Amino acid sequence: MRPTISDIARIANVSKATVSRVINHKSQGVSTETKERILKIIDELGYLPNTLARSIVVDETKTLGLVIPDLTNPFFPQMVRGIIQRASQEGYTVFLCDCGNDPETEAKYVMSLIEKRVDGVILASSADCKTASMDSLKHYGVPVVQVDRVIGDSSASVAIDNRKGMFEATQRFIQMGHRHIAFLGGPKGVSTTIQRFSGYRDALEASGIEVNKELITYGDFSISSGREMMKTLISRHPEITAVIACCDLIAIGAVKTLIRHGISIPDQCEIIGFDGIEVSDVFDPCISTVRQPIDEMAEEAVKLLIGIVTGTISSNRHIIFEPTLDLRKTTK
Amino acid sequence: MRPTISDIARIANVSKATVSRVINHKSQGVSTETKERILKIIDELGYLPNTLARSIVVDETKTLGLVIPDLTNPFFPQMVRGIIQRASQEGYTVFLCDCGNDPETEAKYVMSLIEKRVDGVILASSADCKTASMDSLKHYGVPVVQVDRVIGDSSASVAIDNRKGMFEATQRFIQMGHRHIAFLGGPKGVSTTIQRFSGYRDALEASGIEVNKELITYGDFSISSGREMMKTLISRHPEITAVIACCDLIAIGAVKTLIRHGISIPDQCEIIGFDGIEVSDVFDPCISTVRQPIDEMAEEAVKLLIGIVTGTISSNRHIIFEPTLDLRKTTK
DNA sequence: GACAGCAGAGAAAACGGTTGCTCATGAAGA
DNA sequence: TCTTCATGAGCAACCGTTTTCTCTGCTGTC
Repeated sequence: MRPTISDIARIANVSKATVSRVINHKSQGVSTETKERILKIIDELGYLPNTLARSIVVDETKTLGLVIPDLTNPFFPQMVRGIIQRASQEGYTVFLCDCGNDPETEAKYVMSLIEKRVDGVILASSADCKTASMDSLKHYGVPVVQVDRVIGDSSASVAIDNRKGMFEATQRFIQMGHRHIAFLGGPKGVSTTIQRFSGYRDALEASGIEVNKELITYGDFSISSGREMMKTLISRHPEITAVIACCDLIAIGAVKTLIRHGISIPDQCEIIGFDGIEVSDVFDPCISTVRQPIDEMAEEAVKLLIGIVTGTISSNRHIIFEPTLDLRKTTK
Repeated sequence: MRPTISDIARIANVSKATVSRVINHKSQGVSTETKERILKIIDELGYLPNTLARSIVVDETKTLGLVIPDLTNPFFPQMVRGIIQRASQEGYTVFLCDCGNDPETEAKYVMSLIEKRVDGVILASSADCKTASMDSLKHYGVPVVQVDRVIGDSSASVAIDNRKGMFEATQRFIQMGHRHIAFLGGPKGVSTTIQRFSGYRDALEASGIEVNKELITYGDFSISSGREMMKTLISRHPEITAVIACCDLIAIGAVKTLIRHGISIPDQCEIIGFDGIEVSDVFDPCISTVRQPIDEMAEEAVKLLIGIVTGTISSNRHIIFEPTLDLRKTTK
């Protein structure tokens, strides 16, 4: 059996209160010698305070929940890594939940996080416009910052300027003379898809180019989806000479399809992805992309959440990062 | 303030004990009508039992720790995903720790997991032969299963037959007539590197081919490392016609270097990686690889750990999976 | 010499649950 | 009618902490 604070107290011939003070570095009111004595015993017995018992009284678990749609998209591991790292620096441990893109699973996970009394949650929702998770979190008063995908504006959030990123990418294509620019979207309802689409649309409209619905498709954030979307699009609309993809994976899938169809990149067709994940560097040809500063965003999300938890930041602050257009081998 | 069990009891005009019985489905000893009444109140108030308080008395947190070296290598996200999914099915939530390949960070993480009273830990250690983490876990009696990388045999483990996988890969090269086969290793001390190397060595020796130290290098499990290792090797030993890489990322890096040197693959040089991660499918050319059944391994690791936690499985069971040689575009 | 003030430490009440034990009640069996 | 027993429910102790309040001496000041 692991020793408890009472054991330490008994052996050191002091009260639990004194031991507690020593443990928590609130040593005012404890003489140096008793302190030393207690520390020695703690060390000898390998005593570890029971954080559960502690949490229950101080009403704080030093634990965060991180809820993401899908670890399979390399964007998220990178984000997760940054978040965990920063959280740990701040003394927090994080529960990771991978929802497999399913909003119901997400809702279940969130409930279990609330039951586990996490101090806060970082959420990249799998849901579209409305989400049971956000309702639960709000109802139980759990601090939350939405990341990447943002639903409503009632919670804090950290995101990229999706519209601007896609606007610039599309604008670039227009400047290069393209007139038939395809849009390969993620899931239709997801906020990132919607915002990125609006950048695409706005750029076209700003140049007086008609938005052709025929060139717009939706799928999900995966290579195979990119493949499929590109396949149907290119067979029906061989006039396409440029492609805006909603993420790098989609772009990779699209490139593969194009190459298979004997279309050379970037000569006959240019393509720009989104995210700037590592695979997009490695893939041949190197994917041109709208890059997100993933690490900084991760860091900022944690700082923001902890700020909210500790009450130093208001709970509806929105942080928007600037995307950078990174042109490589799939553009001229 | 969230309602507590006492609130429910007071409102329902029963004792805490009765409410507790209802919550825990130990309804023998509770009449149907009081049960219904209590459930109704619980529902109306949105009462959620405080799992911390519960854990402290039943001495069980329904929480697992998952410690990995680096989420950046796509092998791990896939593993993590499988583990989280399965754990969740079994009613467990998991703390994820990414150690950034640093054994000291790992040791810290493990200590904090122990403090948080996880029921068990799944560990893919960043360390070489000895690890502070394992010592701590053992000392505090926390059930653990090592996964992927296995140090010592004192704990349960789930792993692939590394030696066999590399033996077969090397054997294949030998059969194809190669005599100058390079070995691109991961970190020198890591168990997977060591075991995979022994497969390579044994295959050579079994065929009476001299093991040439000049063709053996070590680095880490990354694309850039693969690049570097291949670069130095190929400049010194242009006679190399086949390469055994310790993981797919290394293989990808190596392929990139070879292509840059104008060496065609697989015609002038064949290469086989290890793991069978998704990028290796996507990369062009598609990497031939020794495939691990990652999802099954993840599942098995969780089942094993929970078995140990609940006492139905002995704590030193070792599970070894069979690798499959998946030959694609980097081999003839 | 009286007294204020402070440092060091303990007692005990929380925190929100679980659980062993006891007890009252009413039905069944002799 | 009396005993037995099962059922439904409460009491209170306990899990391992923190924290407020109180108490005891001792030091320093006037």
